[in-house]
Amino acid sequence: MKMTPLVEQMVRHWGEMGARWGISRSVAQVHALLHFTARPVPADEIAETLGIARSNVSGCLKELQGWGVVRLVHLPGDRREHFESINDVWRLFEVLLDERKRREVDPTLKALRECSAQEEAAPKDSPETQRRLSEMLEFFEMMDAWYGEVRRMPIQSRVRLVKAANRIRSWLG
Amino acid sequence: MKMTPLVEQMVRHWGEMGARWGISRSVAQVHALLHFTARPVPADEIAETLGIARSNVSGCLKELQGWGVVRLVHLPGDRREHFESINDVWRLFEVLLDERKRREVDPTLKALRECSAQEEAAPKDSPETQRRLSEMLEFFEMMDAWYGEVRRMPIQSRVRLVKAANRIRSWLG
DNA sequence: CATTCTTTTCAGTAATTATTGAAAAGATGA
DNA sequence: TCATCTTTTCAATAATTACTGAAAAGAATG
Repeated sequence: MKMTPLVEQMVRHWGEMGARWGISRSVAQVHALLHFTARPVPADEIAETLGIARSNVSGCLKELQGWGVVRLVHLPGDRREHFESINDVWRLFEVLLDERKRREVDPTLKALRECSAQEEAAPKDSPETQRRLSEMLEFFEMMDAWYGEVRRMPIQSRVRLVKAANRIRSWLG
Repeated sequence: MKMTPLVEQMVRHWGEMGARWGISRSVAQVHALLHFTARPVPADEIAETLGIARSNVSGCLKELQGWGVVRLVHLPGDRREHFESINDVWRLFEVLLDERKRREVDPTLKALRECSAQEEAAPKDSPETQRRLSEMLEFFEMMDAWYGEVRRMPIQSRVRLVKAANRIRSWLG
């Protein structure tokens, strides 16, 4: 399949960005291809279009399906499995943020809680070290609670929340 | 220098997390050591304590200073440069978020704008592809504007904003 | 300004992570 | 059940990134 210039640019860009997002180049490229092509594509066509190994595509698709941002569809008259990207950009970034929080924030919160409990049971550090630990824990607890709140809002409310940033600003004083 | 169990745990944890944050293990460990030790430490002592090369510590400190989360101080009667972590956790994560936005969001916003302009000048893609491009651009524009708003608030307002999440939830309906 | 202590640079090496391709496993239809 | 098409697994290899250590450069002291 020949990509249009737009799709090609997006594939290239997401591939580069993927590295910075902790997503492998191939996974990011496969996602970009599916998302901007906006129709179901079979795995071998993805491999051919992106010039990467068929087996690699297979792994990328597993990962993207695992995250729930790509789904498998069957097209009548074709034995092969086709794949398409979900078309909701809010849902897409929700998945990415959830994943990041799970990998980056949750383990740290756990570690901070454990350390804090230990320190409380038997203080062994300077007051300033203790203060920094509890400040750090408090920060993570606050962010965790906030994310939980926002996460529970329906998408519509989140859109309003984001769009209303300037109003909130004056409202908070 | 012998680390207390608390500092040791934090150093180990931040080292592991660093990888997921796109920060090298050493940089993250040096930061954890300075932050939780909470007093100025000279580079050679950092190297010895963490068991990493002196030259590596030098590079890590350059990076941390470049981000503004570690600063150089001189202690009377000691020729060596000492380093300490800034003690404001909000400022610390502000720096990390700014850095992430700069590396991950800004280039994508730029690419999306360029693609969008090209497509507008000479449409070459399916209506659905065009729709996905503009939806993606709109999303990034919205987030960019929102981040700018929040970023401009004084820290105090941000704390209130985060703490008021549940109130905002009902306020938005 | 020479000695000594300290920091930085950088080429080489190590460690990690991503990708390939061949072979095995799984599925479909005659 | 066999032949064929498709997907997955996994050991080998490639690419990337992080780290070291020796040597050079820079600073402070007498």
